Amino acid sequence: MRIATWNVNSLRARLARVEEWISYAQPDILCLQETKVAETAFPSLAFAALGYESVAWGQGQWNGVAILSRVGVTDVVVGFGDQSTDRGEARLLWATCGGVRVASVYVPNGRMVGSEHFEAKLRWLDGLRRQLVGSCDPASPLVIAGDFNVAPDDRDVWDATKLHGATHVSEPERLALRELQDWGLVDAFRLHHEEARLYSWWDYRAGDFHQHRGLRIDLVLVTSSLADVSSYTLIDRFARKGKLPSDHAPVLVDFEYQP
DNA sequence: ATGGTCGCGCAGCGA
Repeated sequence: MRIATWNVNSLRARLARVEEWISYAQPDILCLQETKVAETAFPSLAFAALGYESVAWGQGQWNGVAILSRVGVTDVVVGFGDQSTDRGEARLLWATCGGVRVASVYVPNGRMVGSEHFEAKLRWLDGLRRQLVGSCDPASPLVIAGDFNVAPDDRDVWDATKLHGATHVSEPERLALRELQDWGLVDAFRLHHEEARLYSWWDYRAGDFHQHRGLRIDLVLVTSSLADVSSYTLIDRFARKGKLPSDHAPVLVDFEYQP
């Protein structure tokens, strides 16, 4: 089973590239973020033509998450699953695909460390942790994939000195990520790559991509039953090249797991 | 040379 995640920075602007990527990467499950499209305008037919069912949550314009699957989609939960009429920003979507509980996440950016947006980011991560504690089993196959907007450690940062204490690398958000992982999640990419300077996001400006100035903030976190059968992982930098790319590259992980 | 680009949607904000 191949599970992938990609912050596409507008699905409407990126649809052709996403279709192309699916066709050659052949993920079984693909989590998308920053789709910036409402459910009513979600291009389900385009993905159905490639053999994928899809579920989406979006308000248009900003945020937006989706899960595509060619191994089934059931038990969809939108957001934190509470009963409030205002479901909040479209940043979290759950589904069960081929026996794996899957979450597509778009963690709030946080803007400036110490700002109200940053505090909201920490609360959001804690809300996700509490949802895991309350309604998920760490012994079951589960994956949380998406744009976490946190670089787990300094290997994931192009210049840790320059960015020290800044958003994406500050200790409070790294701690929030570790507390999430302490529930029973492993960073699948790190099972196969210990080395530094492997990134998933590069700022559009200043030629950052070509200068290798990036961050690894797109993560695939998995429970031990999946980690134990994880065989391969790749950040597809090829998909960040060329005309009008997303500013994120897709990340994929393979598992010796039969749906 | 201390900025630099996108996407949204039509000014300027967010990332």
